[in-house]
Amino acid sequence: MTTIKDISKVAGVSVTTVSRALNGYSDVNEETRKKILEIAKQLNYSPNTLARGLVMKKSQTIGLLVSGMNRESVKDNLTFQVLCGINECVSVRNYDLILFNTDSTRQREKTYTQLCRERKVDGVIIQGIKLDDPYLKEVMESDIPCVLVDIPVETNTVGYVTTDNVLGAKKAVEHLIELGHQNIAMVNGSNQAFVSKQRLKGYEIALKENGIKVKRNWIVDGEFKEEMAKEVVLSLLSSTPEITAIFCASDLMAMGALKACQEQGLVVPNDISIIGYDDILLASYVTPSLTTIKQDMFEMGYEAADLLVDMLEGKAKKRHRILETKLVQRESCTRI
Amino acid sequence: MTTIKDISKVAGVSVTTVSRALNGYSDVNEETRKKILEIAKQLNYSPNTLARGLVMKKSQTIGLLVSGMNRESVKDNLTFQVLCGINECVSVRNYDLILFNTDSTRQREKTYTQLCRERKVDGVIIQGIKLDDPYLKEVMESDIPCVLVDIPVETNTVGYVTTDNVLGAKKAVEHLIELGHQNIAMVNGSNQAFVSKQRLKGYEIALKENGIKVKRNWIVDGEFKEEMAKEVVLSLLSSTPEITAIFCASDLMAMGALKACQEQGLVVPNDISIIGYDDILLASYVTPSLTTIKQDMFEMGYEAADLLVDMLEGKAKKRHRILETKLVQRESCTRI
DNA sequence: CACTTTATCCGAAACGTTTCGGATAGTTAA
DNA sequence: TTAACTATCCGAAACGTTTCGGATAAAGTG
Repeated sequence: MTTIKDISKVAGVSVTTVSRALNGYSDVNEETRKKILEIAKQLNYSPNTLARGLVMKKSQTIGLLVSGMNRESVKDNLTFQVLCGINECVSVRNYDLILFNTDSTRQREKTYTQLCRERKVDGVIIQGIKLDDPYLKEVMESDIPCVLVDIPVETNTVGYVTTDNVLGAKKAVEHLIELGHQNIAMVNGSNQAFVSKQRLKGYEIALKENGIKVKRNWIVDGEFKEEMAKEVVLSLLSSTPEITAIFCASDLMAMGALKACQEQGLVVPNDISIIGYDDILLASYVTPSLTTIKQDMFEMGYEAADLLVDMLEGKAKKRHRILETKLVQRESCTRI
Repeated sequence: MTTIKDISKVAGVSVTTVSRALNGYSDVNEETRKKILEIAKQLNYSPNTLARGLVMKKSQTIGLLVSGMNRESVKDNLTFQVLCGINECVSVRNYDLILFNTDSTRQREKTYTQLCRERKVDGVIIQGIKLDDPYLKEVMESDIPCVLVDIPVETNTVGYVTTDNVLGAKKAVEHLIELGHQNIAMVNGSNQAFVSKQRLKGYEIALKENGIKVKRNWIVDGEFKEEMAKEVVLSLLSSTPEITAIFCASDLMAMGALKACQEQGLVVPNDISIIGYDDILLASYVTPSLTTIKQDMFEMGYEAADLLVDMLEGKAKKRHRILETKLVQRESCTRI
């Protein structure tokens, strides 16, 4: 546990000089600097980030608030992909990552601001937060730099990265329409999620632009869960058999819909077309494989981190980034 | 940013008393304690963990070294599951998690000990490290408390959690033997991974105990990759068509094997049986679904964290934990 | 009454950095 | 020659805690 002080003793200079030498200041002689560097290496010195953080009031760490890291969320590893992206960027830009779990009640005892201030994180990335989460309000009022994944809130200190969910949903529904479908239902996710509202909007726009009437009772809530989606689709199918296509706001729900159809003896895509959203790993493995709207969650994470660091270093021109989505055609949709 | 000092001023006591009041020491009057607590709440105080860590020489954080958080590793989310388990336990036991990425060359500039000491982590969990990784040697020599996932190294300060990989592999192969197979090949993973050695051992034991000769050239290396496994199985099949079953050391490789068979016009399981290892999510979604050896990675992570915290708090009786594996029968194996 | 206890409190040092405001000696410009 | 620079260094304060070793006064003990 050698400190700057140890080095200063060996080198016969003050701690000030050691500090300045190590940090590349110009007011230290090249020879002394070399000597100090050598001694530091020899003594196997590594700086104490706690002490440094204490005086500098920053810690080179980014806080990561994730929900959906529980046992159940293993099926769609969107969360993991985002995390990988963040991690990648963060280590490139020389920050460290500290993980907060917002699912745990334990951590819920602390407010958002407390959480951040205690650990002196320089900035925060938030992923998977719901619109009605009290944390969100705090985020907007706080002055801690923050980037939200998939929630478009922008203030002086908070930015976001997202895909254009309206456009994405529109693409999906337009694809169905191009295939000749007119009776298109939608399985949406929890409407406490921002993306749900957006995808619904895209669905409605696509229909309207093509002169198709939106029917309220054809829009059902699958809560982003496979099981739930299966149930609602089951009752949807029995009440309105004229439906020929279903747009699902997530692949997981699309898989639920798939099961519902199979249970009803309908074959996908011949009897009914299903299109999903996300392009999760499973999408290409289920039978029939899912046609879907792909979003690159790894990139989403990467961009989120990149944006945050830009903001921290004062070189962010704008505080949001919008990524592209892409239609991926597989086997679950067909022309009628 | 209220500090303990601010509180002391308002309360008219010394910082010592505030500190001791907040930390529940007995030598402070209940009334003053109450007053202090109230003021603290009112001033919205939260302690500075940096300052605390500096003087206490510990930080209530656990370092997490993971490899396999890159773009490619999205398919098997074993890593993610472990991470979820760790996260869950860690937040229950009131620690925070700091993430180090060992893939990045950036972080590789620092030694393991540097990484840990700089951040003053109390302990470390390491996941996905290879046997020939220089970090591993450092871990064993260092005095930083550490728990390894799936590498059985035990010293005064390091422990591990793993499954019995020999037994797991043995179960798999025995299952094949029970189904009447005698000509059983093995696709192993990189032999720089500890689990590979173990699973190979289990394979050999199972064969020997049943009087079947182990053939060296029936054991091939798929490097834990789907593509690679496909290739080696392809050449295996053409050179030794008498093989009736393949034991793969991971589900991902089993999927590669599956593809290889299909490409050769063999139908699984009728022409050839395939058994995997891990029970990843995809295992139940591929066709035919994979019979495999399940290990509960969430629990693995949870136990790793639990063990580490036990060690940190001096209440670990033993420094290793062994988890169970389970045979999961699906469609990829059949009796001959 | 002269002590020992007990209940409360506090001052100051310590943790390992960074940085502000000089200090010193040699060099340059006028 | 003298004033102004320049290059190089350093002392000390500051960051926000914890904790050791007392200090004070009231209460108990014989």
